[in-house]
Amino acid sequence: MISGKFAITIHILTLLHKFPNDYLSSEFIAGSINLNPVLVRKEIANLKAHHVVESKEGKNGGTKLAVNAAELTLKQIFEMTFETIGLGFAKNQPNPDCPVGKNINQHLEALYSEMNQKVGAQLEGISLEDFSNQF
Amino acid sequence: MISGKFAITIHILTLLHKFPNDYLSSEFIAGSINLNPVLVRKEIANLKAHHVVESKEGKNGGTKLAVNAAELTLKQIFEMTFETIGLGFAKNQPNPDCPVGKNINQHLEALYSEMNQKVGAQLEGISLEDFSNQF
DNA sequence: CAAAACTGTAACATTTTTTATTACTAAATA
DNA sequence: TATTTAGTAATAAAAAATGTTACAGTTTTG
Repeated sequence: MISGKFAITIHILTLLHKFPNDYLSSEFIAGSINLNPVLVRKEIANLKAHHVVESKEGKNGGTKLAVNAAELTLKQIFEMTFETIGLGFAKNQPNPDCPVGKNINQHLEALYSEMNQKVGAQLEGISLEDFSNQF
Repeated sequence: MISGKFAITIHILTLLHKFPNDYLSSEFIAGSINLNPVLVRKEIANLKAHHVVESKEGKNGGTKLAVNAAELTLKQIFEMTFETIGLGFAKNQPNPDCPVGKNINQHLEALYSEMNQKVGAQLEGISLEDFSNQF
C-alpha cells in the first residue's frame, strides 16, 4: 500500500476542482505534488475506475473531474484508496497454541473496525468541495 | 515507525495481565507474538520508560505489569507507542508556488488531528483489563 | 500526413523502512 | 561459578514504497 495514497489522491482531486474547465496533465499535477508523473497517472487510473474523473489522451489531454465535488465525500475518497484506519498488526502470524496469540488479531480487527466507523462518520460529513474551498 | 508497534505492545501487555504473578521472559513473549526477542525487549524498554512495567534482570528475570490494568487505557497505550491515526502525507514536499501544494499538508494535518480526537475518545473508554478479559 | 503532446502500462531500479540477527555486557539466582 | 536473563548496539536482510525508463497508443495541430 502506498502510504501517501489518500494524500496524493485528495491533492489530485483538489487541483481538478480548482480548475474545473481544464484537462490537467499528469505532469502539471505531479509538479504540484512533487511526485513522479507515472505515480500520478496510477492514482488517476484508480479514480477513473471509480468513475470520479475522466481522462483524455493525446495532445492537450489530461484529466478532469467527472462528478459534482459537493456530492463526493472524503469518506468515498478514503474508501477508493483502499486504506483503512488502524494501528497495525504484528507482521508474523502469532502463536496459535497461545490463547492470546490465537485471538489477538481478531480482537484488534474488531477494535480497528470500530475506529473506522468513527472516522468514517467524520469523513462522511466533508465533501471534496468543502475541503477544496479551504484553500 | 514500526507498523505493528501498537499491536505488539498490546500483545505484550495482555500477556503480562494474564500472568500477573510471573516475570515473563522476552523469549516467552516473543514466542507468543512470533517475533524476535530483541524487538520485544525494545518495546518493553519503551513501556518501562513509561513506568507501566517493571523488569528484573538475571536468571528467572523478566517483565511484569507495574500498574493496575483497570486504570490503564488503550488511549494511554496508543500514546506510548507514538503512533497516530491518519492517512499519510505525500513523501516529498509539495510545490510551495502552488496554492494547493503550499497548504495541503496543513489541511491534512487538521483533518487527521480531528481523527485522532475521535479515535482517542474511543480508546479512552477501554482499559487494558477490558481488552484482556475478552480472551 | 507528420510531428508533438499526451495517457496507459509494464518492467526495472533505487531508496527507505521494517524486521531480524548477532554479539556482547551486566545482573541475578541457584 | 555456571546459567539465565535483560539491555543495547551494530549490522544484515527483507519488504515496501517510490522513482525511472521505455514505449505503444491517442488526439490535436500544422
